[in-house]
Amino acid sequence: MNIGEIARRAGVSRSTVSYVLSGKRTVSEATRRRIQAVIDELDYRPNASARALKEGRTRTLGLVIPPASQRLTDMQLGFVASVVEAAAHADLDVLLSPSGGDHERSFERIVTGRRVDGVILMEIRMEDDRVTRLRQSRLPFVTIGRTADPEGMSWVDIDYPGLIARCVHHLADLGHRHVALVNRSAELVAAGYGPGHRALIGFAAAVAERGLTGVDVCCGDDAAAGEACFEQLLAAHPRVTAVVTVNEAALPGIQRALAAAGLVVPRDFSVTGVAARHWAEDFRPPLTAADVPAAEVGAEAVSLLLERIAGPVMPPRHHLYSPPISLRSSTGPVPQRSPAGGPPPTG
Amino acid sequence: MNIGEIARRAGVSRSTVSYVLSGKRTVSEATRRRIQAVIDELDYRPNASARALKEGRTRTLGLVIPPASQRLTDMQLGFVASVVEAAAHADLDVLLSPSGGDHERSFERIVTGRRVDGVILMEIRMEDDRVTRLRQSRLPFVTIGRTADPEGMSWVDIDYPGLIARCVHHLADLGHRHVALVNRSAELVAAGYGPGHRALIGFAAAVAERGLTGVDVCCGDDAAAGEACFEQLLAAHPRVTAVVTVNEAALPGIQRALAAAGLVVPRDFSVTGVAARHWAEDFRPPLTAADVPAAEVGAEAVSLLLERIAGPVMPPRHHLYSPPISLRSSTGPVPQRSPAGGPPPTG
DNA sequence: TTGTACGCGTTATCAG
DNA sequence: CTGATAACGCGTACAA
Repeated sequence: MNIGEIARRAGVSRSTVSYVLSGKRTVSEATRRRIQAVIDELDYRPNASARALKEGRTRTLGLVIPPASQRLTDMQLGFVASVVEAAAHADLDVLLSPSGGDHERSFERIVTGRRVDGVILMEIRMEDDRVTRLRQSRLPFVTIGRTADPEGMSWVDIDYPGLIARCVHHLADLGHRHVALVNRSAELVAAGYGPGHRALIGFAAAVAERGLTGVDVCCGDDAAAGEACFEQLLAAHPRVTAVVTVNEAALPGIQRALAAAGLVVPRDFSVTGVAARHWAEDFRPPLTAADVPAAEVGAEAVSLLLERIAGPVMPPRHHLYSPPISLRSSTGPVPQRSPAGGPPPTG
Repeated sequence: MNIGEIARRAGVSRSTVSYVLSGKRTVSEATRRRIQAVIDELDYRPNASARALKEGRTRTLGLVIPPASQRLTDMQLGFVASVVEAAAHADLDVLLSPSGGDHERSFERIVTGRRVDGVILMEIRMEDDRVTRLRQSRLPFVTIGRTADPEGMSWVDIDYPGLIARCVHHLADLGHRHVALVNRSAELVAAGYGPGHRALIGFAAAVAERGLTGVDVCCGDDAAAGEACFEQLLAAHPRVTAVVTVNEAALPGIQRALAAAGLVVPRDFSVTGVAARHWAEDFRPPLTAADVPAAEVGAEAVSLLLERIAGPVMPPRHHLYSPPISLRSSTGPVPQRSPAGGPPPTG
């Protein structure tokens, strides 16, 4: 079924049908109705490829996701979901491309094959060659996360250093002197993955500023890793009375390790950090944390991308999210005696 | 950059370039090399729209997912991930379409606009009008899950009734006489969502077969719902000594409710069901459960779809997965005394 | 309102 | 066997 067939059945030319479809020229009410009737009857819709070829745009956005092999975190899933939602809202489709792993071909198809009007990139590293690749192409793109030098690009990101600093200050205000950071996996941090890297920077800075003792550990993105890593932490650093985490998936494991050690939150130990609300609310007691606004981040990424696509006239923009820390009940004043039963921590 | 430009720079005709690209005709080594050099230098790749228009296929698969508003479950996410992975492996891209919600336009674009060569549908209901819609189009499709009457279509599904029955028999063999089913949300079950519907059927049948007392409850897909629903269950049915669940996301909540009631698993209470391995292993003690092979299901869906796309010659096929129940340690013999401290359950 | 050129790659057909 | 020409897939939009 194509536009010619519709035209034939309605007894008009193809262009007239096209104008009815697009409304870019007025068509007499009578013929418009006749054509529309045929269209409705046959449930005709223009061939997307032909339209894309002619118009020079595909009405499709590319979304580059981490390879499926590594299970996506809830936060990443939240980004994907909200990007898809926002795109659908603008009548755009989303083409998925797993990158990393052994799927470079998929990424190349997207970038060079003019399959999409623009690209949203996730899981950005401080030095990211997909970004380099995209910069040298003329394809509009937006990153969720940012590289070490994000000048001249559009991006959205979470202000990890700022949030982590706020968490540390909050703990310091409560009297904690020995605090820990539970970061993402060692591989991610080593690879220069933005949140992991910047969380560490922010933590170190805030700890120094307040004259605290800080210890940071890397931890896989799951409960089992969280439990193992937290057990070790408690054993190796008995003076630590509070933890800041950017690893939401480790929270259930942290919870178990605390319970196993007989530590009651927040009486004996304080926990805070950055996590999607859902994780924070599932913690017992509910976690005092900065809630990551995944839905807004994804929607804003789409919005910035549409801006880029619309025209390279406007300069690139960015949006750094710094959500407030929701005070729930997982932080409290430093315990009088060190949780491990040792001497009270001395300033 | 288009094929004409490449041809011009290489001093040949467009067709020759095309033949070099596709290899569908032999081209003399000299010209082939010259053309390839230009292609490499300019990093040329054919315009996907033009190629799709000419070839009549898009090298793209459509994946219809539940709307983002309702957070995808881990299992759904697993399907999406493995579908994307398998598609990338076959050099195919995946176009996402959130359906349900208010996104019918997205679904219609996919189906009618010839944007994809085939469609994979998730979250199938017993009566599903997207399936009806797809059946009457000539677009190849495969469902993950199946309708009440799946004759003549290709599908993959998990054998919920069979798995649930096995779980119930396992519990009955251990002496349990009063068992419960924790199903998916009331809305899903009411809407005829396959797994919810069939789990209930299978449960009822197995309970009847073994002469047990069964109670089933619906439960939202999250920890909080699981906790609330399980508290109620324990209060309302104190004689229940074991539970079968198809709601993996409720497991952490079930765990908490059990702990709050002072019940030790498996000494006082047995827990089993169907869940992704990841949920089962995070349960304490590790859950005796049928592990959903999400990765295989997704890959098989792609494989069946490619078969359909290749030609309507072969009859539709399906694959019903019935993974074995991994015996971990969350089930045990029925306790001597009812967990609530009442009289021992009498046969 | 209609005729037609165009966007771009593919391939059947023709010439050498 | 090698290379070139031209028609085609389908929708859009300018010129008539």
